[in-house]
Amino acid sequence: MSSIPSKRRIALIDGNNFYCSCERVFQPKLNGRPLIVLSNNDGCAVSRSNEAKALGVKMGQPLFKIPAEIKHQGLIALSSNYALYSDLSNRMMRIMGEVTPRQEIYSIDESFIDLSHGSLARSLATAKELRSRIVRAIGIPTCVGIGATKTLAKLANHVAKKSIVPDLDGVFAWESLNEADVSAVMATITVGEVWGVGRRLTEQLQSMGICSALDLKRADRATMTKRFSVVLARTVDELNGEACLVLDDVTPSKQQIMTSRSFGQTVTEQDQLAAAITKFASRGAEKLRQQRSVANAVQVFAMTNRFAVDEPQYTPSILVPLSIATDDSMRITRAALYGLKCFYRPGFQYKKAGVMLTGLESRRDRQLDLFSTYDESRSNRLMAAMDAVNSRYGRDTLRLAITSGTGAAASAMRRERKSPGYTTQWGEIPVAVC
DNA sequence: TCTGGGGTCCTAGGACCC
DNA sequence: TCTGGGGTCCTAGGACCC
Repeated sequence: MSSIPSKRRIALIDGNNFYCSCERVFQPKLNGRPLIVLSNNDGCAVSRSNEAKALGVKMGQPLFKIPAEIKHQGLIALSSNYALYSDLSNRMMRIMGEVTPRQEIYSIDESFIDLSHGSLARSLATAKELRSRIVRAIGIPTCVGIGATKTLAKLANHVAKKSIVPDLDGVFAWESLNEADVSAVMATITVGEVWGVGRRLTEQLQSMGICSALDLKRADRATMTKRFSVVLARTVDELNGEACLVLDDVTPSKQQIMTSRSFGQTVTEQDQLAAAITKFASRGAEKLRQQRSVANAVQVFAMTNRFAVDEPQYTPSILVPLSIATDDSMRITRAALYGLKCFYRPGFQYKKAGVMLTGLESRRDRQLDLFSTYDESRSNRLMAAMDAVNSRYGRDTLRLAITSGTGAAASAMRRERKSPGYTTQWGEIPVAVC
């Protein structure tokens, strides 16, 4: 086992005002201007430039609710372009990953990376070098926060971003302060800025007199568990430098896949909903295949406009189990449309609908499970055939043979035995899963 | 008039089983 | 009046994140 450094040093790097910065890469004339990027249907502001924040535009604020005075001060609002953002994200992540083998891509614009190795000075230098490389190569400004745990790294990133400590140059590490200064800085940060503390928790914590990050760090763990949950207790631990959240450097596959949209205009007819749901279901199946999973159930939902409080509300949802786990668009779409048929009621103004694929499992697990349904002698023959393939071609071929089904694998093996020199193209065997 | 689209984890409560 | 004790699985709902 390699030696574990006594002090973990985890860095969180993220792009500043990411979507806005992406737009500026391609339209430099937007630099210095108050800019926002809008959600789907141009509904809400989902990213704001510093200038837009200074004008008072709030995160998630609906465009139509932004006061005219602000709009008249040159505010520029752009529709979102996710293809562009994810492309720039990929490039940024690649550069981040070059610094260390241990990288967890946490969201479209942020990564945790491990900088435990070496001195603090060296880690700081690495972080600064990374920032300038990203800005040179891609044009996206970033900030880096460094701490002993993920929660501390997040909080350090906040310090860097808001320049709470002077002369940071976009990089801040808790380690560079003594204990008294750490406390002093944490005392100035409101508790709601701590990762995992949202609006609700902030209210409740404040009513208990826990108002700053420092207060939460010093809070009693047992009380937090009892009054709230183990999640908040873990946050307390993390603030105290005790790691509860590991750095996940392999991206785990999704446990559920959602595809949904708000409609620009409300719809009433079943046909219109069916058209949308068909699209969501096949898009979901596509995402499913991308991560090589199969779904055991399809959840379909629709909802009326929750903001139109005077209109009748209806938010039906139904879970349709699939008889066998699948990634097949047709099966999934059929299940989704069946769900719609069950809950559809005329006379409502539907504003949004969606399809969620749940009960996901990896395709390979499922196919291994299928063996339990085979009879023994058949199963033995298959295993013998595959052992032979395995010893000859290695594990990858075994995987291919499994996905090819019993008959195909066995007969291919027979052909090989009969005519030496004949090599099966395993990857080309048609998939014959029941 | 106009109000995003994804995800995660935890908890509580009911059904069911032995 | 009072009615076991555990376990699992499922669902709904809440809170959080970006």
